[in-house]
Amino acid sequence: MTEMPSKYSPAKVEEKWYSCWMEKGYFKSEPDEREPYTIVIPPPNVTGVLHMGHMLNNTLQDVLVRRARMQGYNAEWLPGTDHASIATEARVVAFLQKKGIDKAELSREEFLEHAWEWREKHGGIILEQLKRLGASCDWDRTRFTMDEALYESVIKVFIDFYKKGLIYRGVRMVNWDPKALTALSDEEVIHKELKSKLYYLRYRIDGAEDEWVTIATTRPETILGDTAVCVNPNDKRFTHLKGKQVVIPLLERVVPVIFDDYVDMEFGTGCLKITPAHDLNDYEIGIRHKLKSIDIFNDDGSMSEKAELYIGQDRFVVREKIMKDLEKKGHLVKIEDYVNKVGFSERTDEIIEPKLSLQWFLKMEDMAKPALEVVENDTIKFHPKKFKNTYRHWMENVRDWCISRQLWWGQRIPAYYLPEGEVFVAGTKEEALAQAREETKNPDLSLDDLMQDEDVLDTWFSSWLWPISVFDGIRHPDNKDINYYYPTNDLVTAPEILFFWVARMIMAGLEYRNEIPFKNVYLTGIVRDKQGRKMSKSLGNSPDPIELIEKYGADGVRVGMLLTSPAGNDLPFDEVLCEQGRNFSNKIWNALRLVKGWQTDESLEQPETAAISIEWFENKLNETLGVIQDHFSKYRISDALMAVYKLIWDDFCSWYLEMIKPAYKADIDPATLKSTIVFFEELMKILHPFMPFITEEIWHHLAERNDDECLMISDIPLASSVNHEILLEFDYVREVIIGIRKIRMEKNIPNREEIRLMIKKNEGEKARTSFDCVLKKLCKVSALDYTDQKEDGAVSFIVKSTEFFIPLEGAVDVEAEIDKLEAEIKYTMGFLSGVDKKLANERFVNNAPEQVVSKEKQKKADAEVRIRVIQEQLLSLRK
RNA sequence: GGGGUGUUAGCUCAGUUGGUUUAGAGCGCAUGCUUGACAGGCAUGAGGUCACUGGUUCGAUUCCAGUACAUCCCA
Repeated sequence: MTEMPSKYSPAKVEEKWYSCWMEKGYFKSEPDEREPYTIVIPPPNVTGVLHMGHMLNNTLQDVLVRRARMQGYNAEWLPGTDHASIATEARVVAFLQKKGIDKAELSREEFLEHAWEWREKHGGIILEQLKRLGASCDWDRTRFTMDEALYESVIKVFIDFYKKGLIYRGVRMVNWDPKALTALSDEEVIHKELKSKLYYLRYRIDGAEDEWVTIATTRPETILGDTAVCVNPNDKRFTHLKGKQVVIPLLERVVPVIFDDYVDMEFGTGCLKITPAHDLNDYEIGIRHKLKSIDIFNDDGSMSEKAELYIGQDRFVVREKIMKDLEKKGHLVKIEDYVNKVGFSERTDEIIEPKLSLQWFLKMEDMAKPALEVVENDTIKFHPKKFKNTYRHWMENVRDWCISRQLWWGQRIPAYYLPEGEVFVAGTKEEALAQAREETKNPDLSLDDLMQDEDVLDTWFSSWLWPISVFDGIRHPDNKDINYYYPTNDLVTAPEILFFWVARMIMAGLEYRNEIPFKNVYLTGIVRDKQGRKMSKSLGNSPDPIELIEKYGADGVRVGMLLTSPAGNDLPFDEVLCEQGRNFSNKIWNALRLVKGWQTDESLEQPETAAISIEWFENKLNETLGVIQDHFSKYRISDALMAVYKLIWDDFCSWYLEMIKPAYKADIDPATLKSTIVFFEELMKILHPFMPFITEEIWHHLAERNDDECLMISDIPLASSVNHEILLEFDYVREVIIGIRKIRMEKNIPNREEIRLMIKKNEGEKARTSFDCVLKKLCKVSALDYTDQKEDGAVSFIVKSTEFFIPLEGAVDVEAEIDKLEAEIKYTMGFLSGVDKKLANERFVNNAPEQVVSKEKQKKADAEVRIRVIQEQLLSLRK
């Protein structure tokens, strides 16, 4: 055997096994007679590079899928990316700009050519990075939301909903990005707190010389679009305004005073200006009161002709100017400092302008109901389940979904217009033409008369079909793959996109498969830095995952991510977590070095200590397997990992290996070595889903393997029955061993020096001796004797009600012994008085269940015995 | 402003339908170790009025209400 270094180095091992697994096709899946286990990856942006959120998310998915594979399921983890229309288009535009190309000068087709070129070159980075993490994805099935099959699925679904009357075109308030010149979805808008001003302005009441109402606004430039002034109907200050009209300053436009509950009487002056075209709430009030809306902005954020004043000037320049003009004309009452939240574009960081615009919408209400129902009745389970509340709240207040985007990169809306604006929705221009000819009864129409909508669909309109479209289940609803893999089992994603993605996938699944898309949704935490900030590229507070992998090994990083990330909790990332993972790898590696270093002697009989140790560990292993299974069933992945971690580090390395370890340079008996290797193999199987690389490596070191054998495709051990007696007995012995170690430390007894141990059982306690040999071995006890009298010249300690004596060469420090015992007795008496209080309470004894009362009685009895034992010892020490 | 979630050891979190433990883990911390696998280690130990105030109950970290603080979503 070649020399094994004392430090484990992961780099080569990880590369070796990943390519081995790939070569052997272990990640692949085809439908067969086995039960499937399916995960579809939450598709990352093609523009993306791996960040810590992906690391966490994909580690979890890999744990689940590897475990399922080892449990005998036909495991499919389908990877892919989405086309991220806004992000990608922005990226491509910037890329072209660097090359001196202006998007405005390109045709749509030319631009898309560049976009595809860009995506071919840069689009696969993130998937390649996932391989470094060990992700066992079925790479042959990699999908992209702009692939032909997925593109066509989106178009098909659009046409279908249009025919069902659920898609419509309408004027709505949207988040407008004046720089990118597109509407944004709500999730692409970031609200930031801004120090701004609250301007108090007075409007003259129409028909009166010197009667005014004062309004408060943060956006004085929008008064040019005002079409009413509104007060609360319960506000006594304004009852005299009923039926009155006011005059808008500068424009001298006369608008009505309206009454609406929406107005907060406490805020500002209690009197609100209404600009239906540029504020969502005003818009809704406008609808209720049938107000006109005047769109005073151009698409680029400058004033339009409808504003009448400052035409062509930017909105923020106008804010300054209009204030000067208002002040000059005596309309300014006062200015206050004010902090408010303002929406910014996630991509361009431009301030969002709420804007009325013609967009395509999908009606949500009817789809939301069944999608809520399946979560409410746990057909789909959320982990942790607290997110059910959040989900319910959203589904009960769902609004129609704006699905059009003013971009080129994406699925182009299949709507075709005649010059007069009549619209025909169809898969091809030819079909649209046929429709147009028929409906207009004009056979002379030609393809040239039709113009396709310029806009594309929201990226989520692709991703919501993802669990279906990746198996081509929209175009071919009865194909082999979709029938086999759908519904998928688990979805691992972030709570941030619970609504925008998860909810919509549920709707799409119910709509197109009449079936849920997944059974469990595991919601991860958000990875934050130590200061609690979300990790992001712009803050530069995220470590490079690939560098982390190089530093700590993929296994180490995986453990680091998993250990402190219970579902749904934020995870403040700290590199020491990865260090802990790396240290764990090293621990396992060194356990291997120990076991591999043993020589067997065929003639050796198995010692008693080894036999009982093996029996104990077998039960401990089984007990832990049950615990792990339970954790997994509740999606408590970090708890499951911690259970394996402790089983390996504490129980196997710190206890078992020490218990069976032969003396220095001595050989081991073959039976014990064999059992130990079997245990080691079992442990590697249990750990494999969490740490795939090192476990595969060690498993191959533990025995000669055939070429077609690999740990990752072996069967994971199942829990079998447990002998709890032996576990309890060992727990007791462990306490004794710890007691002896403590005394060795206190009394400075070197570890090499042998000691004698006397055991005095009290109050009829039976001696249990099966682990005495272990006790002797681990504590270097030369002689272990049972006695029924106290030992003089010995230090002692008590476990339960048994006394242990260790005779000392020198004098025993009686004072110190007494102090120790007094502390002990004080604690026990405190404990006893608590129990006594309970038992003295008649109502407790009468009302509490029998079991609870008898347990308390047992506690009382134990404590009393213990106190008696300590008192006797004190007495004998004091005499 | 409306709604959700949370507040347990220095840090990150468990605590399984109120009583098995005057609350557990990992990390960190302290002390002692050339203990022939491992200092990326071993051993031992110290840390907590379970945010606060009331209520229900024989009994509350656990259930209810209010307060404070944190955090997220929506406006």
